[in-house]
Parts: sequence; structure tokens; C-alpha cells
Amino acid sequence: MKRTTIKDVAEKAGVSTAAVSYVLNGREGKVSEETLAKIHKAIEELNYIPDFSARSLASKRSSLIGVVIPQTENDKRLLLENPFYSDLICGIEAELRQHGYHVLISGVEKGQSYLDLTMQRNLDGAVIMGIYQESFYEELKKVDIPIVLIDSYINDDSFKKIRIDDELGGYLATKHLIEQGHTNIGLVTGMIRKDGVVEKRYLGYKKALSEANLFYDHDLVFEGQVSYEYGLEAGIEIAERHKHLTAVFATSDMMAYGVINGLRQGGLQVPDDISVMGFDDISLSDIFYPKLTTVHQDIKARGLAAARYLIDVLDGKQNLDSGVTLLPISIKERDTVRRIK
Amino acid sequence: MKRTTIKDVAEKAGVSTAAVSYVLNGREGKVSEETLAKIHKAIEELNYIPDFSARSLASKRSSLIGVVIPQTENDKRLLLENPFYSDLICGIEAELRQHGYHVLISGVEKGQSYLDLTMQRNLDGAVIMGIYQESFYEELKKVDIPIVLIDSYINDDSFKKIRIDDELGGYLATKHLIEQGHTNIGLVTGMIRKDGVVEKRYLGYKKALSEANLFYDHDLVFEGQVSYEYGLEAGIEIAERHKHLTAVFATSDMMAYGVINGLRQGGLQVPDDISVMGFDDISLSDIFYPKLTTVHQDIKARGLAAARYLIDVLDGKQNLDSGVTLLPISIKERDTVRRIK
DNA sequence: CACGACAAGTAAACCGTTTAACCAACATAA
DNA sequence: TTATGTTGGTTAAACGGTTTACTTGTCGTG
Repeated sequence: MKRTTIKDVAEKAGVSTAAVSYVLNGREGKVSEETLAKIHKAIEELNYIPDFSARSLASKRSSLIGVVIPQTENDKRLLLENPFYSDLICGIEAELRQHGYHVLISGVEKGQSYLDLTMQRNLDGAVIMGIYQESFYEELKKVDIPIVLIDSYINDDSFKKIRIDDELGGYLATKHLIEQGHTNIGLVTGMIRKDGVVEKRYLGYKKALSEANLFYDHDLVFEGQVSYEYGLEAGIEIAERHKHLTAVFATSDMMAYGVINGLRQGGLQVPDDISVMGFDDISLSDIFYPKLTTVHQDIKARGLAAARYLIDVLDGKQNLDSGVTLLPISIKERDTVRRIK
Repeated sequence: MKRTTIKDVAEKAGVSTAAVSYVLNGREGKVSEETLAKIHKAIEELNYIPDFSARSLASKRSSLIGVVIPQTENDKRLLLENPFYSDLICGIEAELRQHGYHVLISGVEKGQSYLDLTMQRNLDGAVIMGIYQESFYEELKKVDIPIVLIDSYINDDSFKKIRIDDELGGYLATKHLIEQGHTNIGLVTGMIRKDGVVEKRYLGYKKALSEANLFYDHDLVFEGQVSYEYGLEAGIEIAERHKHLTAVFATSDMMAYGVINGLRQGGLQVPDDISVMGFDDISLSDIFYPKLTTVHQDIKARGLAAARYLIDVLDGKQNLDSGVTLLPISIKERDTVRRIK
């Protein structure tokens, strides 16, 4: 069965294809009320559905937004099991769909470029989650579409960044623990890489310590993958070998859960024996028991902000912006941190 | 800067565009080793990246697979916060990407059709998660691409279904509780709709009860949204008004978590005061404390199977199959069910 | 009244690939 | 020898839109 095309519509309405195209694209002032009605009627009656491939070929606009999601190193699966990313996508997709855009998700192989995909598909914009090698960003700069970075602190004018103040977050979290009387505070964190989220949180931790005149002990920093599994490992080790700690700050909620379970395996109860503080306030943190005290950020709002930015730029309502949008954070007190005498 | 096209490649290699196209599409036996090498060289040197829009327009193939994710009814956000769906997507995306396909995710508005999107984007195939109105499937049948249903029990030859035996799962779960000595077993479940996953699990529950000569009491069936929130609500109510229950079977893990927390709010501890059984074994069930006893299914394998099927059909390695693939399930004993005397 | 400005619409080129149809040259079989 | 494939290639017409440049007709204005 042949596809209904713009030609059929034009014919039925007794106008040129150009006129139909104008209507489809909402060009103001190119068609009279009268022909507009005729065309709408024809579209309706023929049940016309435009072909985005053709549109994209002709116009270089695809109504397609790419979302890059970090993936595990070993198998190449998306890190979607971390609710932080699924929460983000929820916000992004909902907003984009309402504005006529569709979302193409994908991971990026280590060392691979995302440029290929943006060009192959004529992407209109992209949201990049996760942190990549420098070459990744260099490549990406070559393409001329609005791009939002979610996680990266890379200092490059080609990209919009939507962030929180991670250093402040790390600082507030640690300070909160200190205010509750803790002085031996361990840090469980991802790999501390320059210009990474994790590094900033780590710096915040150090700052709070030094401000309180507490000794920074590198042996209390447990550095590994940002994952539940590594948190578990660290928690077990802490329970076994670092019994003098009274609190642990984990730089992501998923790690904090790991830590809590690891501590429990090692015989320590949270918060009775030891306090744990998380970071992110993913949607599960209200569910998981004991309920996690953590640094709150509104993850869905962050997705929303990313989507809005892209939409506004693409609609011409906003100029390309290479700046940083900082979203607020706050300490969310729940049940895993206890004051000590 | 103008885009590098197949014409540039053809020119540089001194052949026709057709030859280049054949190479790009791996057509065997249309080009000699010699020209193949020339063309590859030209592609390499020019750093040529094909335009999928043009390809899709000309060939009706897009290398794009649509994945429909259920969304919440109130706001239109994807139900991605339910790890069941993110786990599925992990499996699907990884497999598809390795075979050169890309994944377009989207929700579908209530009452809307997915036909539009499949036609607009020339989708090569689709995976449908969630359950929709009949008209949704009717519409979808019109389009001539392989489609996999993940959740639906709809009996229609146009679709491939990849499932577990949900009734068996419900049966096994309930039987397990009965074997542990429970006789007053509540059911917390989603809306029981004909041909839905939830209904099958519910039927399994009833079957196990009647098989054990236990009385089925409709008052012990709590029917609401498949969500943590409703589980919470049900849990609270059970703790308040149904103290004689010794066990609850929740038809999804997320609901089970809600139930557990609701019970706790009502002063009941799991599993000491009451046992809880889940269904799905989402990746969090190993993390959440207490660890959930549940009906295990390999969710990622299910995603993988869906992706594989599409790939095989599209590669011509397999015929369209309107049958059902059943994946195995088993009872995963963890810490939320306790034997009673 | 002549002029330009504007509104409404059209014709046709173009976007980058695929692919059906065709062709030449050479090998093979009858 | 002639018909018959096969191999390796080309040409050019789609595919379904968008958009530039152009044509009309109408109106306001000096």
C-alpha cells in the first residue's frame, strides 16, 4: 500500500505542495485562512502522516534529540540501573515529547565518538550524561547543535552545562556530619578524576574537614567505581578494619546503599553504630530502609532544565549559552545519620 | 561546511555512487576486491559518514527500533523509575546497538496511537512494554514491521510475545507461602484487567489457594496502581485492619517494597511479624533491606530476547513469529518470608 | 496615475541514498 | 558457432519532503 504523501494532500486540497509544507511547519502569513482550512481538511481526510526522514533530509532538522547514557565498562550495558539516570531521562523525555521531539538513547563505547551518530541522524541536539575522555568532547565540538552536559565540569564554551554545586554539596554533607558530632568521617567515592563530579564532592569533603580543623587522612578515602558493588566492598572493609569511624560520606546514593549493606554484613548497624550520608537523593532514597540522609537535588528538574534549554534554543527563543546553570541543593535529613555525644 | 556525501566518495574512488552504496550495504558479489579497496580508502580519507535520513527515505529502512515505555497516568512521565523497565531497556539497547540499530524511546499518551511514530520515523521494529487499550493494538497491526510485546497477553497473531508464565509465578509464590505454613495470605496487586500480567498472577494466587483448600477472601485482595505508593497504602491498611494476615503476596517488587514500609509504619516488622513475597526480582531486590523473597525472572535476558528476535527477523535469519517465548522463572528465597509453626 | 509594498501562492531545484534496469565483457555449455 | 550465464559495473529514476526565487493580484500613497 502506497504511502500518503504531501503531493496527495496538495492535490486533494487543490494547492501546491509548498503550501502544504508551509502549513505543516506552521509558517505564519504564507497561507490564507481559507487555504489553511482546505489543507487541514485534506490532511484529515487522507489521514496524512509526514515522513520525518524526508523532512530531515531536506531541512537538516530531525526533531531528534540524542541522550547519551554512561555504560558499564565490562559489558556494554547502559548504567540505567542507577536510578539517577532513569530519573533524568524521565524528565527529559516528557518535556521533549510534548514539544514534538523524540529521544534517541544510546551509550558510547570507550574511545568512540558521538559525532557519528549526530551526523548520521541529523540530531537537533543532545544531552550528554557521564564523563568521557577529552577527545570525546573535542570531536563533539565539531558538530553545530546545542549540547547540554549533565555531569561534566569540562570548561568549554561549546557546551551548556546544567549542574549543581558539587563541591558545596560535598562540603555541606561533611559539615552536617561534623555538626552532628562526628570527627572520624570516611569517604567512599568514585574514581577522583580531574574535572569530574566526584572530584568536586571530594574537594568539598576536604574543605569541610579543614575548616573544622579535622585531620584529613587519605587512608579513609575509599576510591572505586561509582556503584552499589563498590560501596558494598568499602562498607565491608570499613566494618572490618576501620572501626573507629563514626560516619561515612558516600558520594552517591547507590554507593551509600552499598556501604550500609556492607557495614551490616560486617556487623555494624546504621545509624546506631555508624552514620552514613549519601548524595543525589534518587527516588529510591525515600523507599530504601533505613531511609537515607543525603544531599538532595531535584533530579527530574535537572532533566527538565536540560530539555527546556534545548527546546528554547531550537525554537529560537534563546541563544546558545555556554554557561552553567546551577540548580539548588540541600541536606535532606532522614534516618541514617545520628548525632553523637 | 558542506557535508561529505556518497558522491564525493564515488568521485574520489573513481566509481559510481551505486558502487559505493553497494559497499556501504555489504552487498556481496557486486564489487571486486579491487574497487572495494579503492572505495574503502576513499571513505576513510574523506571521513565519510552516511546520512541515515537519506538512506531511510530511499530504502524505507531506518535502523531505528522504537521502545514504548508505560507512563504514569497523571503527569506523562515514563515509568522508568520502576527498575523493571530500565533493566529491560539495558538489555535491549546493548544488543541492538551492537547490531547497528538505534533505540528511540517514548511513552504513548492515553488513547493515542503509536502508528504515527512508526510511520513518521520508518521504524524497523518495536518493543512494546505495558498494557494498552485494544484500539492501540488494532492500530499497530496496520504497520508492517516486527513487533514484540513484553507485558501483554493479548491474543493476536500480528505480534511476537516474550513472556514468563505469570500464572505459574503467582501460583508458585502463593504455594511457597503456603508451604511455609501460611494460611492467611493477602494479595496486593495492580488493577486486575483482562489479559493483563496482573490478572494472571492473581489467577495463580487463587489456584494455589484452592489447591490447598484455603478459602479465597476477596477482602484480602488489595487492588490499585502497580506502584510503590499503592503498596505503601495497602501495607498501612493491612497493619491497621488485617492483623490476622501472616503473609502478603505483592504482584510486583516495587509494590512489595511499599507493603513492607507500610507495614513497618503500622508497627509490623517483616519477616518477624508478617511475611512478604514479591514478584519480578528487579535488580534492587538484592540491595533493599530486608532482602526480598520474590519470584525471580531474568529481566535483562528478556530484553535481550526481544532485541535478538527483532534483529533476526530484520536480518532475514528468522521468520516473523506470532508465538510466545516463555522464559523460566523460579522462587528466589531471601529474607522476607518466614516459616511459621 | 504610477509606484512600491505586501500578501498568497506556485514551480522547480535540491537534500543524499538506494535500486531497478541496463550494459559490456568474458567464460561456459551445447 | 550461438545461446547463456556470470561478473562487475553504470545510469538515472525514485523516495517525500523543504525552500528559494518568482509570479500575480491588491492596496495604499504621494
